[in-house]
Amino acid sequence: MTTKEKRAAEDTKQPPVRRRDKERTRREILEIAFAEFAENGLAGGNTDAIAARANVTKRLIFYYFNTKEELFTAVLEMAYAKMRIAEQDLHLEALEPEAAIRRLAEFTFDFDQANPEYVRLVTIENIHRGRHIRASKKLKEMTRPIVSQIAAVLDRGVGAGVIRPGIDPVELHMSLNALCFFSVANRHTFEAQFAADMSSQKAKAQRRVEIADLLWRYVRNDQGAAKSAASKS
Amino acid sequence: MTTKEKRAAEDTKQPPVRRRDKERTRREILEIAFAEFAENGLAGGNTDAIAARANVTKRLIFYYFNTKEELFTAVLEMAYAKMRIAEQDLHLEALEPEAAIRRLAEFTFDFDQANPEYVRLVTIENIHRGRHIRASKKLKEMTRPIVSQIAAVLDRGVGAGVIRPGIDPVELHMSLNALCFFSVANRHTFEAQFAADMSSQKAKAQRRVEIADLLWRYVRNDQGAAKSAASKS
DNA sequence: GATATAATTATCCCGTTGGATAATTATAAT
DNA sequence: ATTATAATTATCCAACGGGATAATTATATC
Repeated sequence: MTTKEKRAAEDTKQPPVRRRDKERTRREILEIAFAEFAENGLAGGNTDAIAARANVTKRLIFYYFNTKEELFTAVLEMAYAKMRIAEQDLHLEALEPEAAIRRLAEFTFDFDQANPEYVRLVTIENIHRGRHIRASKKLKEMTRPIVSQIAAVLDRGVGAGVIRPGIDPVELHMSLNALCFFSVANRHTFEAQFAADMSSQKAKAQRRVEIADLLWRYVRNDQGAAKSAASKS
Repeated sequence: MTTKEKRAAEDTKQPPVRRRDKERTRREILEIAFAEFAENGLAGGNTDAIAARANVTKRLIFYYFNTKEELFTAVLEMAYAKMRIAEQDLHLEALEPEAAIRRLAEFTFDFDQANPEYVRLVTIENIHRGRHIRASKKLKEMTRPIVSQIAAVLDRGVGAGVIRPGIDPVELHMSLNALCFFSVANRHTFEAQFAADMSSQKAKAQRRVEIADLLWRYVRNDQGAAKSAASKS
């Protein structure tokens, strides 16, 4: 019976369910640590809690990651890698310039909304003045192809005469990120101060198009006859 | 000699230099606590350190503020009050709509740049999901007249036909804050990822006009002949 | 089946830190 | 001057938490 179940489980996964699995253990610790740090920050993040939630002894954390700081760095590396992968689903090449810009804006907005823990983690790293991201060789080598994607869209748009020349893709990316990031990161204080709604589905949907609009109005060429689709409520 | 100096000191301040001064002690603790929390966060902020830097016994902190959390809340209240006061120097009434919008943008940008500790504190409060700002009666009652100032500018601009109708002043304030806040709050990770410069005087000056531009392009009326001064490098 | 290796556990440790207890003393009111 | 009040200090404490030591055991290799 027990043996039967065991065998069944073993059949599912090719390498028989090993109690000792370096990769799996590492990954599970990382996953839990991500949640823990995103929730409570670096100082607030508790290694005892991580160990408990990951079903490992605390010692294992230090066995694999040496110190809490290094664990945090590893978490950051994982988070950024995931984001990088997500950005690859973003295909702007096939779209008209305006559609591409709007797609870009909505994609970024959706990503931040869907991954508040990521937003929190980045925020926390900034509180620490980016010292982990700066110290991580892996993170420094990790390129973010999204900027070249943006650059390509801008170039195409300028060529077609619908986007004005001289826009720096990094600056554009920064503006977009600022707008989307803020909607998640600063939600609580902003809502409290201005009795604004940034949490309901309706408010988010509105904000989403608002940001796309903002971005498009910023890049579009208004010299001569700018035939734009930017009209809404 | 000593008496002389003492007397001199007493002459300077009307109420003779009191060793026991409720108000002064409270204020000094708050000031140091502000720096400490902005630097190290709520969990990372150390009451021993605050006591030492403020030249008081730790007990005094709890005597006046009961708990660390309440001290943090008091710090928040002070910070927001200061910001509110700063906003009163912003006189948009006398300016043409476009000038007013640009002034607003630059003022906000400058404030965040000049007060990174404030930016950090707000960030930290958001990491804690705004639970202190929400719990503070004082903060809930503290209005932020800046929104009505913005609303007034928008109204005037719409009346003059230079600003398009339908813009929500709170949304505009949010967008502007997002852009300015990000430039300070997310500087470290953004610089690390995109090898961008957000710290040099030159980069800041550029970003400042860029944001003003962005905002103006967003609100200006482009129906009919929009005579705008929005041209730059 | 014996052995070596490395993944994992059980336990302990000690510096840190919010906060509590109780004594002290400057100041204002009488 | 005396007294009452309240601001301030001196000490202590117990829980927490990062990390270290050493023992254990599953697994791969021979």
